Amino acid sequence: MLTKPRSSIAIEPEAIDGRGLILDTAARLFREDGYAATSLRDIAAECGMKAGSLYYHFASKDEIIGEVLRIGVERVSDHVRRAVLALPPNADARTLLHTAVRAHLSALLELHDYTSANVRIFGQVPAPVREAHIATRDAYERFWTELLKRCAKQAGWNPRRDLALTRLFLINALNGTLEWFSDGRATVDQITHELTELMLDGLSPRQHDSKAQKRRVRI
Amino acid sequence: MLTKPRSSIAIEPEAIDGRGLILDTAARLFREDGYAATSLRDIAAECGMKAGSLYYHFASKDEIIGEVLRIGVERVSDHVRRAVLALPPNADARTLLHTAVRAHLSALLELHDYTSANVRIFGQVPAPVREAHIATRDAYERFWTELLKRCAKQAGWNPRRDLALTRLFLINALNGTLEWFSDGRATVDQITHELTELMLDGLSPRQHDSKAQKRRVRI
DNA sequence: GTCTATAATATGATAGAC
DNA sequence: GTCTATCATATTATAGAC
Repeated sequence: MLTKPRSSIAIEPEAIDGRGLILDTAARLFREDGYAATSLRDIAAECGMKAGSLYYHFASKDEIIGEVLRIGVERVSDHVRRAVLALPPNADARTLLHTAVRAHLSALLELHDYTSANVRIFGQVPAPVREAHIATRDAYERFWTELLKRCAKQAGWNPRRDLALTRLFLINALNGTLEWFSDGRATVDQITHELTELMLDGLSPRQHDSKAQKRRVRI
Repeated sequence: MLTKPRSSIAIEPEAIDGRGLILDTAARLFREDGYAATSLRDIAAECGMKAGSLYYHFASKDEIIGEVLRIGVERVSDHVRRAVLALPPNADARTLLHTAVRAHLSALLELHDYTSANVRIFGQVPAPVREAHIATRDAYERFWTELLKRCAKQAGWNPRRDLALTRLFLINALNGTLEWFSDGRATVDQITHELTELMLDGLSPRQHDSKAQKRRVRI
């Protein structure tokens, strides 16, 4: 048996046993190559196994992919919730949003193959698998709904904005980074800063914003 | 030979001949089922043909998918450019952005199976096909880069914003609508309005914006 | 827990008749 | 331009030895 294959973007902490190794490997390959292009033989080979051996641990390919999808949401959800909970209870909306955006991007782009696999292959998996997974995704999206509500209340956000559509735009912008992040266009911190500022302040010039004016002169 | 199968979301204008019928059908099936789940037998059957007959018109599945991708960008690009060109030369930034967003969403969600197929399957096709198509996508993205520059100049947009990242966030938010639009959450006009306003004004309360204050009281 | 061997099926592609 | 028939290959999944 080979040692655990290193993730190309981060080290997954567990995966000592067969089942964990298979899942780690599947997540990495699904992220890299997509769902259909990753066969059970590919996964087994990377684990130093033969394809038939996978069926001792899982009943089907769909069971493997279902687990990868579930863990992907679990990882990013835990990471973002923990980051937000670590803030002081009276944190302002800008800090809350910045922290959540930073944590989501970090899980997606730096930490977890499971999360990037989820985003990458969600639209490719067989409909029954996708439908069974939707409830898990919904739970994480509800966290964002509550976060945006908290921010809107704390900072008195423009009540004309539709927070449900805003959440969809934001999550699509966040997950979309997976498609172009590797081009080296920006760091996670730069993306976090730019997206947070854009969401909060928009593109229009800020009226009577003397602070922004002063900052600009200094650069 | 069957008559042209109706698109489920719109009528594609051409497709009288065999080649056009095959492409129309392929675009629709790719959009509905994804790349790997759509076999040449499926496409042929929907055209009232047998799989072998496709090879009179195309050399391979990759050639079909390459054409579908190309036409998808061509359609949305033509539609958006035409809409923007129809505006008066001195149109303000809000009108420019609103018009381009509206046209892109309309092509993606209402008009063209080719465009929605492109967005849906781009991440699924074999790497050589994807790489050969990138230049076509880049050309359309350059249009958006120029549009945002024009807007920034016209309206004096906040110079602290990074327009390259802004374009990526915006296009990801636009294309991401494909995943949830059918849930009936909002109309194309509502999505257009909300995304445009969010991009321009952001979530924060507008300082000294008496107009917004007055509107709010009225609701 | 992993192996070998294989069943059952589906796919992209080709050859040649009509 | 479309058909039938078929090749070569790949896939998920199972059965039984070790």
